[in-house]
Amino acid sequence: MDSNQKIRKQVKDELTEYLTLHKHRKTPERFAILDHIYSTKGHFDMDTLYKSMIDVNFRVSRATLYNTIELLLDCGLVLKHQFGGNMSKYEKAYGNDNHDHLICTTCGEVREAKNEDLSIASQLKKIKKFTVNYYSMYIYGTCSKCSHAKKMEMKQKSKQGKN
Amino acid sequence: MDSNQKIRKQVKDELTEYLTLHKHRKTPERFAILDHIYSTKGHFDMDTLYKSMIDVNFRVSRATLYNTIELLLDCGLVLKHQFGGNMSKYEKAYGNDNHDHLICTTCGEVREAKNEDLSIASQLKKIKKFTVNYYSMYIYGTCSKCSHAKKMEMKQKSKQGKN
DNA sequence: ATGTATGCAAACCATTTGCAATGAC
DNA sequence: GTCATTGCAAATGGTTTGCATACAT
Repeated sequence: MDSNQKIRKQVKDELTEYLTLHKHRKTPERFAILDHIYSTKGHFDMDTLYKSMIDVNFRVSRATLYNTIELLLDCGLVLKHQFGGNMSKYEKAYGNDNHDHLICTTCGEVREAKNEDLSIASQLKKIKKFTVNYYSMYIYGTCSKCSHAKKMEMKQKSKQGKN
Repeated sequence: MDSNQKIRKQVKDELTEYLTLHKHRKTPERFAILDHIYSTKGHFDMDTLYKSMIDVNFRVSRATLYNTIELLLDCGLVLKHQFGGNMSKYEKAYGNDNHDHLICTTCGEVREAKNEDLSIASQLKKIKKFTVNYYSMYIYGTCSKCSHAKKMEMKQKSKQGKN
């Protein structure tokens, strides 16, 4: 709890600094959106974010949400993912452990998996002519639920084939 | 050249097997699209694929292209990427070295980087309750061209600030 | 002959854009 | 007071869908 408070203050300061440096305005919407993102857990999409802000009686337009997310991506406070569905998913950049994403190509569910592979960091350093901001590891496959469902389906089909 | 011929035959056979197994029809379109994909290099998007097939006088509709790509994704012959632009990119799954993707968040350019990190494979084996098909490593950052452009821009801004 | 796959055009929907009104500076 | 930012509504564009036709089986 306490550490979350600390992070929310840190990111607010970082946003302030970024806005000052880039001569952008410090609007209440920008800080409210950032804080809202950092007070919730896990992935979110625009629709979820929009509705959850309305829920706490903070009126924002979708346009502003998109504008602000763009800003937050720019200053590295938020990460964007496109796992394969129709809409983009986002997550906060700080206060998250480094993790891979397990994406089930059947049901679309995204699970996080801890990643303690330190050799990746050393690999990144070897990259030339490119300034690395962050990386994402997407692992595609089938979750246990869907694996099971597929097996059942195949059994059905092979039965029909015998008729 | 020769190895490419071999791969094209292999993937054709694999598609045939897949279609038979799943009781789908072996239409000329499906084989033509697969072969077309495997006779070109690097990433492609739907529009590029569509136009390049028209160019070689093979008439397909966009709808069929989308249907077929879905099929090829299903049987693992093609990989799909959403790097952050508006449209999805694809690449063939076989005959490509294992590589990471360096994505410039400024200009959107995607560069491939060789990846010989064998520890990743052993990491994947540790994942429970999930059947891994493939993985993609996306490394976001700024390419040297855009880094340079940004520096220039910052200089401009700080000059203006002094007026 | 049967029903799946194709092609076309219309529909969809997340995201972007244009513009008037607001408010940070 | 000025001009960036907001909010609304309309536009955009990649992708999906509905349906008549073609063709693999």
